[in-house]
Amino acid sequence: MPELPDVEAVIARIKGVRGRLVREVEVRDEKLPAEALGGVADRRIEDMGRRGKFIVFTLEGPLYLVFHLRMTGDLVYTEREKGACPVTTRLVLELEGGGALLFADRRRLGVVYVVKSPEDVPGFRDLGPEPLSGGFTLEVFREAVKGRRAMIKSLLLDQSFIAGIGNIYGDEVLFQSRIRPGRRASDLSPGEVEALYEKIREVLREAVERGARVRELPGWFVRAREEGRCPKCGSGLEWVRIQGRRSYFCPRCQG
DNA sequence: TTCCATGTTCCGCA
DNA sequence: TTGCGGAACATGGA
Repeated sequence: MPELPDVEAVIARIKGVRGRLVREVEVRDEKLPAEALGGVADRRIEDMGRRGKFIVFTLEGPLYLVFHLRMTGDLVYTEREKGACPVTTRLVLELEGGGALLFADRRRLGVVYVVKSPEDVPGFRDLGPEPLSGGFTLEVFREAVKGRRAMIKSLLLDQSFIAGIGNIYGDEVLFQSRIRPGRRASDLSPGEVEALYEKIREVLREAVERGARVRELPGWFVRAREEGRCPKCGSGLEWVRIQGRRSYFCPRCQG
């Protein structure tokens, strides 16, 4: 689920809960903060939004309900009776007037916070710029890259460097920019930095517009990755391990 | 059985 | 300060 476009898609799917009153909270996983979550009951959901990969619900108070879906988390709005929700459901917010918001998460790595300010959520304050915001300009990006000797893929995965990119979209933007994941940020030419900036915006914007269903699109690297061949030249893809995860690239198209 | 996975944090070491 | 590797978290699939 969980990179910027996926999180946007989740929010779009559950937009019907905006303005609804939470009638009852059912915590089904002892890992979750049951007591704090109890405080969500009888509050109206005033707004919901995204910051990085976090989903932030603004409740009356104000009180904030913040989710991070990690690897396998998902939020689902359902009209069904609560007995019918998926077995991986960890949390149920029953809404007044029927229906419920479910937090399902097969691997149970996702996290939930109930806080007086989103800044109280670990890592939230340190988030880097939103790549699709107006404030994220080429100049801002150039400045951020300047003097960084880490591998560029490492930086793209670093949420304090830029918010919302993960392993899949990191590989996607590097492929589209024709830059290998293991290149040192400080070794990129001004032209490469600009190309990368443009592709970050373009790829994420397009993925958001398409509801994050990028795997359905021919020519996208994320899909080629599964097939093992470059969508442009047909070369066999290679990978290197960066930050403990595989970074795939085309040895011919990415220099 | 072993490895791997769209994520993050924390720790130790250079 | 920066960068990196490894472990931990938890579960299922290949």
